[in-house]
Amino acid sequence: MTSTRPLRADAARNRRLLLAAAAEEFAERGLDASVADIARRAGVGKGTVFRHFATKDHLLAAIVLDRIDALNAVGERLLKAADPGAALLEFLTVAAHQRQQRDLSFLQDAGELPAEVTRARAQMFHTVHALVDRAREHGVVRVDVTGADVILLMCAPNYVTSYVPDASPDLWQRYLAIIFDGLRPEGAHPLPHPPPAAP
Amino acid sequence: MTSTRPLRADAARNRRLLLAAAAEEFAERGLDASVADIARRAGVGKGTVFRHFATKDHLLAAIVLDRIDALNAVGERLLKAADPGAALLEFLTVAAHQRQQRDLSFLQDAGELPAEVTRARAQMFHTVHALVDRAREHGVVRVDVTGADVILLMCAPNYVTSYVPDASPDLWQRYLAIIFDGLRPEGAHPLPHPPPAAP
DNA sequence: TAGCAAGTTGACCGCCCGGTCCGTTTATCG
DNA sequence: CGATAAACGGACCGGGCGGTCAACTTGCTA
Repeated sequence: MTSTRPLRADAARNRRLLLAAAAEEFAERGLDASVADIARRAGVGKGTVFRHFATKDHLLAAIVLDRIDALNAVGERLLKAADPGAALLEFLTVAAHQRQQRDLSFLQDAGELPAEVTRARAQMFHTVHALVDRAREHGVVRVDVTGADVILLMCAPNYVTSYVPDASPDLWQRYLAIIFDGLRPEGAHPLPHPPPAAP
Repeated sequence: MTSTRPLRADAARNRRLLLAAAAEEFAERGLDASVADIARRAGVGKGTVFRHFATKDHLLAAIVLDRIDALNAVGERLLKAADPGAALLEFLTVAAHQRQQRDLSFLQDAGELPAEVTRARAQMFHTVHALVDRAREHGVVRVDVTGADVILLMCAPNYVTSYVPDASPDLWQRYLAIIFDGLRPEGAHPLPHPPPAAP
């Protein structure tokens, strides 16, 4: 157990400022936003960043962890929703909405993330699998798609809209709808390749 | 007009080696593959890279231009194919297959690309619009999707599979199929957002 | 309010990158 | 061949990055 003595007031404030600034900076400039810029945006010195987060990756991980946890809470709730199809769609909508900006994708890179992130991510994968299974059993998702498929596709709407220079911030909804229609059983054509085992 | 005296034999060979090495390196490491690594892989000095290509971006542009031109040739042919639905699917298949590896996406970044690339890209966009229009008129693509939608979605299969660590090199086919089913009129639900004007 | 640990800071370090430059090598052609 | 311009290569440069550190400031507590 880490015996966490509470943070000093200014330190706690700076930590919050840093997380907010980093989220904005990553959103605008992608993962190679510089630590110096993040510090400037937060109004603190660069050294302060590294007092709170061992490395730039740890800072990123803290942000990502927050988001995954939030998503997990939503998923947990939706598992008990009445309409399994609507529940899955809502989950994907919340996920896309939350990651409205640049990618950050929490699936990614496996650059040896802290164990907490790995665990939260695994939990999210589990939730998605459950949501998909339930939707499939109710016949609102085609029989040949798996949770892994949905996990992979769930980042696509944000990705494709990132190429539109002055896109409406809601454009991703259009592509989520198209992809979701592709997941439905009506008019489904057989898939040419088995699903991945991984996620 | 650039009065192009023919390249010396060794220079021409090195140019080819460089393009090949750069394509592989970009494929493996993404757009931030280093010029030094590319040179090493091609078996030439770093200075030679810049003799052939003014900047790293010009090198990238040369590769991208090749691919877009190849794609345009395919598109041109498919515009005269008998089955418009199969033609569109084949075009997207060729596009995805060619970009099997990492992204490079030719839509992207607008980092002031050379005029040739911009023009070739515009021509490709035009071709896609035509393919989509023809497919829509034949009722194999839903009425509410546009060429711009397909252009955006066409990179998604490669993107999503890039997150699977040891994916089969053909996994993208699965997601192209799902997305393509989403483009079909059968079982289509109305789209929540107008299409983008841009591409 | 005094003392101290906790927190802050920005100069600094080493690294790697894209790009330059010039001494050297080499394909080409009269 | 031998002369010459084209091509080559790698040391070198400036800049920006992630990360460190020691001197300084400040919130907490007794």
